[in-house]
Amino acid sequence: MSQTAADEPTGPQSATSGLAPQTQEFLKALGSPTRQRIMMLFARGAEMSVGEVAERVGISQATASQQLTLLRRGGVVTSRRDGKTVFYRADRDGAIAALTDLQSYLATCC
Amino acid sequence: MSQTAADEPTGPQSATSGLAPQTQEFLKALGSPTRQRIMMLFARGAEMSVGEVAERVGISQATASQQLTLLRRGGVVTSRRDGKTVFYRADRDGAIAALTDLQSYLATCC
DNA sequence: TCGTCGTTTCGTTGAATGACAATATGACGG
DNA sequence: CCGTCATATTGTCATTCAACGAAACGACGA
Repeated sequence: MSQTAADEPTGPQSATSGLAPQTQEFLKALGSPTRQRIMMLFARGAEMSVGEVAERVGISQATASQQLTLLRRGGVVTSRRDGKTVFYRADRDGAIAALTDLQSYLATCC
Repeated sequence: MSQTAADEPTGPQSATSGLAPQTQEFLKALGSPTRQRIMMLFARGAEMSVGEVAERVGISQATASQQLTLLRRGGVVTSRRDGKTVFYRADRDGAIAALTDLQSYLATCC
C-alpha cells in the first residue's frame, strides 16, 4: 500500500497521491445496480429498516444486510438502532465528502 | 415527470429514475485500483500509448488495452490513432459530465 | 505483396462478488 | 430465564472480473 507518502497525517488526503480509501469504497458501493436501487429508497431523508429494504428491492434479508453494510463502508448511509430494528438512511455528509475527493482527484488526472 | 422531459438525446437522464448508464460505467471504471493507477498517468493532459501504459503500470499490453477500453466506456478517457499507435488521454468533459450526473443523483437520494 | 510492429480480441484461470438458506447474535416481552 | 423477532454472520453456489498468453487484426515500410 504505502509506497511514497509519509506526509499525510489524517483526514482526506490530497488527491495527488490518488483516491482516499473510503472514496474507493464509495465508488464500488454506487457501481452496483442493486445498491443504486437501494439508495433510491432513501430519497428525501427516508429511514428504513433492513427488512423493509429487502422487501422493496426484492432481495433476501441477508443480502440486504450485506449490501447495506457495503453502502455504510462507502459512507453513503448511516444506521441507527431502535430496539431490535436497525434503521438506515442516506448520509449526506459522507456523500458530499466522497464527491469532493472525487472532484479533486479528477482535477489532478484530467 | 414532464418537467425536464425526455428530449435530451445525449444528456444524462433525470436523476429521479437513477443513474445514466454511462455514469454507472464511470463508477465501475474508477472503482478499480488498477484503473485508478492508469488514470494518474494522464495527469496534466499527458497522452500515452497502450504499450507505455502497460509498462508504467506493470501489466501486460493485452490487459492495458482491456482496461483502457473500460475507462473509455466510462467516459474518462478518449483515444486517438496515429499510424499503428493508439494514444489515450483523459477526457475532461466526460469526467465532468459523469460528476454532474452523480451530483444530481445524490441530490435526489440524499 | 510480405513481414513486422502495435493493438485488439479470444480462451483460459484464479480471485472477487452477489445471491441465497441456514444459523448465530442481540434485544425485548413475558 | 425463555421464546420470539429483527438483524448479522456463515457457508455455499453461480456469476463476474482481472490478468495472462496466444492468435487475429490493421497499418505502415521494404
